[in-house]
Amino acid sequence: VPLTSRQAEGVRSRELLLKSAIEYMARSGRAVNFDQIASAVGLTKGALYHHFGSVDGLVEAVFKEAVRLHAERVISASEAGSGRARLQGLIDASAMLYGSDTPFYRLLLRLHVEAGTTRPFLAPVARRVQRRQREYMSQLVRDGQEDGSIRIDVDPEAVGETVNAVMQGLLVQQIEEASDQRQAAERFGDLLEVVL
Amino acid sequence: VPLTSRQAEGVRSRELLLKSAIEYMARSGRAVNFDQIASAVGLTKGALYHHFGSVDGLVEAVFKEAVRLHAERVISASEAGSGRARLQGLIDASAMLYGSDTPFYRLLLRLHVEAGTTRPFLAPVARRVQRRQREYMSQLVRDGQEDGSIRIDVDPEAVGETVNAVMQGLLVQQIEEASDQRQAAERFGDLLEVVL
Amino acid sequence: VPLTSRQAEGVRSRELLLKSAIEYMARSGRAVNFDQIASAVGLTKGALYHHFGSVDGLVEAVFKEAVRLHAERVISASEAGSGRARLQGLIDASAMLYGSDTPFYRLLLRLHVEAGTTRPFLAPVARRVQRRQREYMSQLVRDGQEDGSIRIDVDPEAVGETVNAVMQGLLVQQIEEASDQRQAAERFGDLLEVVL
Amino acid sequence: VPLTSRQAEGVRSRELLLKSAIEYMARSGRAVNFDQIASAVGLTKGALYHHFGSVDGLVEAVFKEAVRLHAERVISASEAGSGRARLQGLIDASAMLYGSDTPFYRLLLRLHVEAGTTRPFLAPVARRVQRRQREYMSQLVRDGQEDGSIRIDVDPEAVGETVNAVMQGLLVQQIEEASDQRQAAERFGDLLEVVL
DNA sequence: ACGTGCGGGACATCCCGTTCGT
DNA sequence: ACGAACGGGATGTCCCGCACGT
Repeated sequence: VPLTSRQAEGVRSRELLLKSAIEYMARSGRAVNFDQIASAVGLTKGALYHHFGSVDGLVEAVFKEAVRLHAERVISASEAGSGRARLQGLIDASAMLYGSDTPFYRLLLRLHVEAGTTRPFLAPVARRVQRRQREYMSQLVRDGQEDGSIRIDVDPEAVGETVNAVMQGLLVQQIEEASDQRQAAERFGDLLEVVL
Repeated sequence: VPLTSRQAEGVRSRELLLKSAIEYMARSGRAVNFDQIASAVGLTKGALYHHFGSVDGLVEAVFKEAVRLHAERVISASEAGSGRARLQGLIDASAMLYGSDTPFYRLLLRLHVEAGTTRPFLAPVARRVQRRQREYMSQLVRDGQEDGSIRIDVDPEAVGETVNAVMQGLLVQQIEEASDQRQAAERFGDLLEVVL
Repeated sequence: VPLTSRQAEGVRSRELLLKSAIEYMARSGRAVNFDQIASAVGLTKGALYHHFGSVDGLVEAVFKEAVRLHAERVISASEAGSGRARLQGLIDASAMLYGSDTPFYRLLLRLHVEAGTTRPFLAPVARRVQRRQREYMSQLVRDGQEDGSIRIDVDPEAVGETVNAVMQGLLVQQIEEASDQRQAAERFGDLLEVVL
Repeated sequence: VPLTSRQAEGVRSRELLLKSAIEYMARSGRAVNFDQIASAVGLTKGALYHHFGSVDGLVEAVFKEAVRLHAERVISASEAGSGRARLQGLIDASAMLYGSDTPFYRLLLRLHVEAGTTRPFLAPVARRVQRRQREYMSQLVRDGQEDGSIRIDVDPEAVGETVNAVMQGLLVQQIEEASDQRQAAERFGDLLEVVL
């Protein structure tokens, strides 16, 4: 369906606002400030309310977009090779991402945590995401078992859950230096070798 | 050091306020409300301001106290037996604690996360705590290696870090049912058996 | 520039608020009270915050407006006649104004003093104002020298500075009765006659 | 009358507190902060309330002490020589003092102004001080007329008032550089030469 | 003579959401 | 689709003064 120029403007504005909101929240650590988020892209609060309805609406959109961005990155890092290689690739990629784009990942972690405390309306989204992540990892293990790169007798669910938990746990420890984080990820990779 | 009766009152009040603050923050998920925290123990915000100076001062005191409480519980759960038994005991106890006293542990997690975002003044405390936790777990592994309950060829640091990360990661995932959380911990325990 | 009806309202509100703030500060001697200032003209502190941003913003606007009002009055009192007559007119007018609209002039003085103590952000404005006043008076002397009403051998800067200083000094002594102030101004006028 | 050691301590404490209060008020420009003033000399609020009863009591004591200090300095600067020399000495000394110990003099000015606005209870003191200053200057003129150093036909009251006003006016103007302030005082001195 | 705990009023500030324009 | 004015609740902070001890 073709859009009128008016509508196209609207879509563009929405994108700008969403991006601005992610940057603001990642940088400031603060809650949300409609005025600042909007003025950063030359718009005003009115536009934010028009597109997202409320603070909660904006935060939810931010959450979904952030999750989407992260999934995109991680999946592309675990596309090639055997199941085992893909699992290792995912772990390495995660450690790198956490270190490189830290404010973004702090935001992602924050939103997950807030889903269980301050912003209950995010809970369903958060739960779905966590489940999907665990399942994705378990699937990698199963793929590895099928192509013979991973031992048959390990429990895919157990490994999937553990890998996911470790990834999240490393994020929590984001206070440390990026190099320490990477080292921890490597140690965990070595440990996993023994099991797989 | 002997205290005047006046000073003793003060110490008592401080304890009450701190406890009240922990309960409030754990329950509400909100930041802090001086009026409510104080009136819950029959005092006023004047007293809070007197003892903690500011919101930041109170939050830091809360953080330290929460960390202390958690450490107390966890250590008492890993006192008896071989190094291996103590490590397993710690994992079991953590899973139980996370499931049983959830609001408290959500608070603890929240403060760790906020140390990297909203409340930078908590960062030094958080770093110290994380390091101590990892070292404690590594020490358990080393103890196990000495008493023969854990294989010599595993890396104590790697295991310590992983166990710590998994524990925190489970918390982030906010797996809804406590039973599921316990199951995840068990699966991880089984996995660890292979390594140790 | 054409204004929307909405914007016109805003300009009107800003003026009302500024006027209300001047009256409040002049009368009360107190700092500022957003609630009272706003409600006096049927608005709320939200509007004040919208138009002036903060207390400092409001105070600065008040200062500038007060200075403008005073300049307007004084200049109109020294428009006609020879340079000498205009200088005398200015002195007489000042003494009268200080006595008649006392609360307003106490406010003006207060703001000048606070510019050097409590409110450093007013300092640049205050300095500019003082310089302009001194220059204006010096110019009157020079005008008088050109039209022959004032002796050539007096230093315009010296006279300008002195007249300005005396005017301010009289204001500081605002504790005295208005009649005493007027008498002091007259005495100074007589003294000046000798010099000019 | 001999003092017990207990009483002597009290006197000493009072002096320390008063000095601390002057320094605090001069430096901070803020109103008064009992806690900080007291702790700066190793005492607490209790001592301040004991010695001065209230904020107003302390401020009044500060005002009187500041006035006393200033008078001491100024009088010692106008002790020697003819009446005319003493008057000139006083003007020079004032200009120097205003430039050298500015925070102190800003405080003195502030208190004079507040006597007419925020702190009416200072008004009687302020009025007495102003009168005494004018009379002191007029007396210098009369002394000069008696010893022949000043012309008979000038009005002592007019000159006294003017000199006093100019001194205070210079302070209000907060001319930034001390050198400029001194220059202004010199110009005024030259102007006065013509009259005297 | 002085320390100390604490109550409590006052107030700026923040910021969300609505309304009315255009 | 968006801009601008504005209302209004919530809350941290400041800081004075009292009451009680020693």
